[in-house]
Amino acid sequence: MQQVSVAGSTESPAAEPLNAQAASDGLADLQRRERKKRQTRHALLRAALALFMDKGYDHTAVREITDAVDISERTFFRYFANKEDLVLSFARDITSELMRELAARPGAEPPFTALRAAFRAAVTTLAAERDAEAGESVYPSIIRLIDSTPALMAAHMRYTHECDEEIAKVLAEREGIDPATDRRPWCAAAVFDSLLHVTCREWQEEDSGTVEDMLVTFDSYCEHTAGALSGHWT
Amino acid sequence: MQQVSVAGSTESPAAEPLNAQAASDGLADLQRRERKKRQTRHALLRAALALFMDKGYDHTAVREITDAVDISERTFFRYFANKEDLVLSFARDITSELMRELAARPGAEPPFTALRAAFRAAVTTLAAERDAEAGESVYPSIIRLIDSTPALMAAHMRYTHECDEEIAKVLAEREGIDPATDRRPWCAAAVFDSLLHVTCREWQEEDSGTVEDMLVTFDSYCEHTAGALSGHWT
DNA sequence: TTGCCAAGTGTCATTGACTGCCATACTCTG
DNA sequence: CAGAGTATGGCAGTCAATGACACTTGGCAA
Repeated sequence: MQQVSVAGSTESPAAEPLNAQAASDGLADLQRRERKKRQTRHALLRAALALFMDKGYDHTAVREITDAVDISERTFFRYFANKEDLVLSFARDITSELMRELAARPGAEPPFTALRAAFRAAVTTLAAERDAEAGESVYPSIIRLIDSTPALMAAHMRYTHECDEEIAKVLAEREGIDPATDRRPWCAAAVFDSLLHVTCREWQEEDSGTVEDMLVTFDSYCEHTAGALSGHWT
Repeated sequence: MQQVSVAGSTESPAAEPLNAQAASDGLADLQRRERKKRQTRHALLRAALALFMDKGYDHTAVREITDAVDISERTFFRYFANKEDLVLSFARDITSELMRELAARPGAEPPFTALRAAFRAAVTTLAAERDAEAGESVYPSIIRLIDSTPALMAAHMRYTHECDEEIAKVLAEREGIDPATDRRPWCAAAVFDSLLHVTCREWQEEDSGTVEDMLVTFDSYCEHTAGALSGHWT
């Protein structure tokens, strides 16, 4: 994810692992300017999320978010390319975690298996990550928010589709083939995120599901796919 | 596609096949009001497409489209829910053709095979359909337009995802299973349109491809999918 | 400490996509 | 032709997004 988006993606812990004392909040070792930027960004994310959950994405004006954080509307768009981008930043976090996990999977694992395992690991990691104030991971509610908001759904699907390129590249590399001529890595990536989307749809519809439920559902979709593509079903 | 969108989908020829003399333009048997609406709608589609192809979707204002047709901007939004919706109306045409063809596939055909065949038939039919003025089918350029415009790409992906529901329903019915409990029809539908999207991406990138090329590419993706999901590739 | 440069922010004006409201014009039906 | 119903236009207003420019602040070096 060598994203160079306007706002930059949420800095991963791995990005600057050198400084000692990168403890609890992880801000102590930064320059004031950088610290303030992180604070502002974080405040925006937090305020936006609260408002979105409360009144819905569509019925929340950017103005309301910036008022809550007391910055100008103009500044919002210096942190996020647009309103959707704020929400998608969480999806980017998931993706980068996914790619990290994928890189860590043993080479002996078949590609699609590795992808599934990496996904499970990434989701588990992020869902376990306690949020400072909320005390709970925000990711489950983010997923619900996206899947229940048409505009975000569209943006998210396009985003995952863009990610296919990198996933295909990594899978191809794992298997020692050329993604420019071999279509299999693209198939795997495409199927992966289409199954992801049906999973989310189903998971989000019954609002009682835990993250583990989602993973189970996802696995079920994966297991059923081969059978769904060949022959009759009865 | 029981769409009841603001503008209604482009009426299919089959929609009112009763009146005699539904000849050449197919408008003679309609009331004046209905005729005018069709004309306006058609003019909007035509003008919009021309502008989009010329200056790009993003750099074409709704105002320019309505000026070209000499109607008010307000009226545009009575024909189309929004700017994207105009382009998506073509996607809806493709979908309804797809569903028609799917319904016509013999029951002996396995579900995914039927879906692939229906897709081939639908695309072939629509691509062959000569356009009054252009003399050429507009669909290939529409697909390129969508795939090269992020906003349309997102909207289109969401749209096809919505269509999965109906596809899954039809496939389930074919096989005599319940789509509410069986995930296979959803797998098939989801994989179908994810492969469709990778196909379009590849096809659109080399701008020389014919529609037949696209179908061949799509078939190739379908053939490679089973292998891409299990085991190693080398 | 001082002072400079760059980065971050605010203000303002503007564009473009939509939406609601109401007045007007047209079409259809009896 | 009259009245009901429908299509359209005009207008005001909201909201997202962007460019231009001025101002403030943090980092750094003399």
